[in-house]
Amino acid sequence: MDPTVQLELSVDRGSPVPLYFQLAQQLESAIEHGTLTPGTLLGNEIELAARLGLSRPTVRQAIQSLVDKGLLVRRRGVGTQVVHSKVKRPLELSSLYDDLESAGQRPTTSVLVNTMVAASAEVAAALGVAEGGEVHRVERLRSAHGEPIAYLCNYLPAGLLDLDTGQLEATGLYRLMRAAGITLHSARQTIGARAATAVEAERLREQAGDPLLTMQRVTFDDTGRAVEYGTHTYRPSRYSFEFQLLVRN
Amino acid sequence: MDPTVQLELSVDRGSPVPLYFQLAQQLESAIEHGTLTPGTLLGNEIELAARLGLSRPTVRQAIQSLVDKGLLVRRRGVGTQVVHSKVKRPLELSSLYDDLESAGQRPTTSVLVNTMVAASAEVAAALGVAEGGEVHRVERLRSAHGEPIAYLCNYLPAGLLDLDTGQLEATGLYRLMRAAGITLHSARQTIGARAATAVEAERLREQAGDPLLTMQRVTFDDTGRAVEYGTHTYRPSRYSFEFQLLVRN
DNA sequence: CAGTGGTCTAGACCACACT
DNA sequence: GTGTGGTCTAGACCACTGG
Repeated sequence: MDPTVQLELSVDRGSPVPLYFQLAQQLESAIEHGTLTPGTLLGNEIELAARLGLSRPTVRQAIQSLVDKGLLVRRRGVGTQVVHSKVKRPLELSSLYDDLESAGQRPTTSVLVNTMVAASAEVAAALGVAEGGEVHRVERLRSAHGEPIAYLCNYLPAGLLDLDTGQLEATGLYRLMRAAGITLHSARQTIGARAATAVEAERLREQAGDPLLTMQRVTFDDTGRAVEYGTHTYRPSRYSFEFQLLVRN
Repeated sequence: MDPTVQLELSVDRGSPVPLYFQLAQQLESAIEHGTLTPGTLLGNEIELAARLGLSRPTVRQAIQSLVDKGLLVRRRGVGTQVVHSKVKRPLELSSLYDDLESAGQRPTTSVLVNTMVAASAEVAAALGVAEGGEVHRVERLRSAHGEPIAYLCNYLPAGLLDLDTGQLEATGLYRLMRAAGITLHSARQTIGARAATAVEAERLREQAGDPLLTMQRVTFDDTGRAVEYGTHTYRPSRYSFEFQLLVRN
């Protein structure tokens, strides 16, 4: 029957948090905690607005934000209901460091190289800087439980950020960039595979010719500047890319 | 200086296409065609609304949809401007068939297996059906220019769809599902790598032990049912996953 | 300070799904 | 037909940015 459910909802008009956001948070946590079970109908927007003392557009804005997150589905003539399947990670710009940490793996990082170099043609093209101009070059080996997981080589435009080796070993590159006031906007990624060279194999304690998972990425900030270019190699036995994505209908 | 630009815009109130959508389309194509160059300020929403004879919320809805697509950036107190970097594919639920076709590769598909089988524990768990219950099993080899690119093995719940071998060879699985009225909603994907077994190597004209790119995926429709489970292997020399993604800020 | 986007209201009419 | 979400209007006040 998919019954519609009465839910305790309230908003605080004195709070600086937007009303639609307060409502969205309450609905989201109700879904998270199982108070709103999958398939439940949310009840019509008009009545919900009246119950909360809000206008309909405000209620719609709250609901829409959860639809965008994939937690709710709207059907005209039917109603709004909670999605059955559990959506966990709608695919963020994944940070290996954060991935490992949230998996309880306590990652460790050793910085192998942290210098300025002249940009090669490949790096210059990716970052949109002049070929031969100076860029940061950082090479890191990331491990967990004493086993190497990935070899990360990154290039950053000069003058964007202080790259302190100690900080690089204590956290991820993305956190440093955000902390420096850089607003990440989008990234272009390529994921592939290839056989390990002898040098790569030694770094990751594999054999030459063994399969490696590879990823190249260029990250842009909200002004459109390229702020990072990275070429990474992963041990496929220790890491794979896992994510949930939503279909644009 | 980032000048704001006068643009020819108009809406047709007789059209069944929503006004905000008409406006969004015109702005998007202006960005696409370079009429609106990166960094251009769009001009304030009030004036834009007045010029088009629309209300401000309608104009905002149009602009917001392009912000969500990553084409525009809004800054309070500043304005709305066109993003510098080119956002091409905001990462859809990628269909290998469509990917290859849009790359001008004219993919061909040969269906190797198309039968009903009893669900293994793995398949049953992925699709949420009873272990041992009947499910479709489809195995396909996809090629371009006479070279194999990927080996695709998919499982689908019984009774969801007619799986005609001829149609499977003429188009992609996702198109068939959409055509059958299934609304795709989300998918959970895992991308990894491993060495090819002898059997896999022969299918893809590689050598045993060569690296393969692998992908497993479970796709859900908007009611939360799992509608497809696939395990795919790709020749890394012929295919890699490439996509652009947006940061949720 | 002036200008921008961010939020919010209280209505209205329409298109579609179900019975 | 009835009820739902989809779209739209014409205002309003606030918060933040910049000069």
